[in-house]
Amino acid sequence: MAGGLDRRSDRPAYHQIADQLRADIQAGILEPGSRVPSERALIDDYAAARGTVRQALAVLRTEGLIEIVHGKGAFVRQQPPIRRVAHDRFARRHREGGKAAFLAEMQGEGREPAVEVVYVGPGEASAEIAEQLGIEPGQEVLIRRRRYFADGRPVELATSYLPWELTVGTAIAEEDTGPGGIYARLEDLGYELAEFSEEVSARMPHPEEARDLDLVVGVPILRVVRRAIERGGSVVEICDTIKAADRFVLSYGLPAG
Amino acid sequence: MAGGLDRRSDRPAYHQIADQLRADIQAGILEPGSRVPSERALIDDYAAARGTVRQALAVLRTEGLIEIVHGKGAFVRQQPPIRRVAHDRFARRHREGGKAAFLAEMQGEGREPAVEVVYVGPGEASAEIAEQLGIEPGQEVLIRRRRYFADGRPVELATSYLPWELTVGTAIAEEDTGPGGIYARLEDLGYELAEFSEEVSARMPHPEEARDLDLVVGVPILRVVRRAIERGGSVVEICDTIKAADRFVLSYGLPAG
DNA sequence: CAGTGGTCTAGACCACGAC
DNA sequence: TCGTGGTCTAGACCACTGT
Repeated sequence: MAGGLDRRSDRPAYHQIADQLRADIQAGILEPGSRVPSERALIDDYAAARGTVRQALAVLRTEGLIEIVHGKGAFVRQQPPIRRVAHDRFARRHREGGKAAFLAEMQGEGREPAVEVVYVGPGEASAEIAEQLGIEPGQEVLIRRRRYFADGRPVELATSYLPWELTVGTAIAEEDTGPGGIYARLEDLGYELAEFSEEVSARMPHPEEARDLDLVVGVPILRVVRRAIERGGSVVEICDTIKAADRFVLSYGLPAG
Repeated sequence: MAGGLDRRSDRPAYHQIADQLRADIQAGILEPGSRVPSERALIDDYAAARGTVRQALAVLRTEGLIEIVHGKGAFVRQQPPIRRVAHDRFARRHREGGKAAFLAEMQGEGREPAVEVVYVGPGEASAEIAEQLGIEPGQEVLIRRRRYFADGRPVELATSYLPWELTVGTAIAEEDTGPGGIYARLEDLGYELAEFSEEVSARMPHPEEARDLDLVVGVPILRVVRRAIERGGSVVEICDTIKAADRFVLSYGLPAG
């Protein structure tokens, strides 16, 4: 691959190797999905030690440009199909169709959605959760943890928190919450949902998150914390979600007036 | 540090070392800002080769837990103060105060904002930009690139694209766009802004982005692409921003009705 | 089996920061 | 100057993937 190191340069050898491979990727010489030269090939091309070429590959991996698979090789990362998340995804008309937001959205894109309910039951409210729900810290809340899949691959982890007394004896505390999901059930109970607010941030995943979402190294996560606010102004649910950042774009509208 | 490796374990030595350090960080034994034991100390503690302990530290660095500084050591990452970005940040009343969104928001938090104008001038519309602005690909657009600072540290890179004929001869094509920024100027020109839409995603930074934002390894970026839509429904500006993910939380409101 | 990457060692020399 | 991390080498053995 026209390899060549300038050993007198200040730029470390591993950076020079990474630079040349990165240029090949960005120029399309190495196409998405294609194999990057093997470590041994790079060792020969650049007359470098194995540790040096591995360091170069590690750079490209943490940049998210390549994915390395044991026993097979390193490959230029495909940009996986992205799910665009619309800003009206919690509008009532979607619920009235009887579908929870995630299912409706995935099916609208022709994907096969699935939900794994990890835990439904009581838990203790952390200080942060309690404050937002307007209850005392340590008080009991209903916790719903689930993992969402699209076409068989995990894409999102979600944990919801609701005041305990609000959910006791209702379908919200069941595994299957029925058509329209918990927001439909909350409205059945007379809590008219007025508004949702979301806080979006990004960071690198914790090891467990990387495992649960089947993330390759170099993919950050989007964290979205949503609060559901009923007409009286009180928060009836908080949903903390972790999304694989290489699989989502979130859309929002903002007021101008 | 109570170090101990199980050499018979399937878990690689470097993971075991990383696990123990991570646990110490999460338990607060290693406090934010404090120094992680030096490589040589870890070599002695664990009776491991230097490459092995360096691999362990690299794991924690890509997880965003530690920051390594040449000549000084490795340190537990402080969670830097986060700027919360409100969802009404483009409301007209802020502009009428004569301040551009970024300046108003930073000053509201008691921070010292600064803007570096990197480039203002003509450019060619990419296919994607052209389509959104409703013009032909390759047509001329006004490009405004700038870098935003808070308290002297870079926090955000932004590039705006506007139709060329809309801006020619106006303050929008100048370095200093005057009070209220380009949105105020657009309204002066008779384009009443009706709505903004934003698309949010996250990824690892490109090397130049990491340099321009002074990012430590292991910090992703938030990409926000905003479209400014005037009352007639046409898009008058696209603003592509890259924000350091460890310095921002974005807030949005969503309709429920 | 051969070829790939994963882990680990032991050592060398260099560059940066603090004293 | 000394202690820190940064780079690089040469080699070993292991684990996974495909033929």
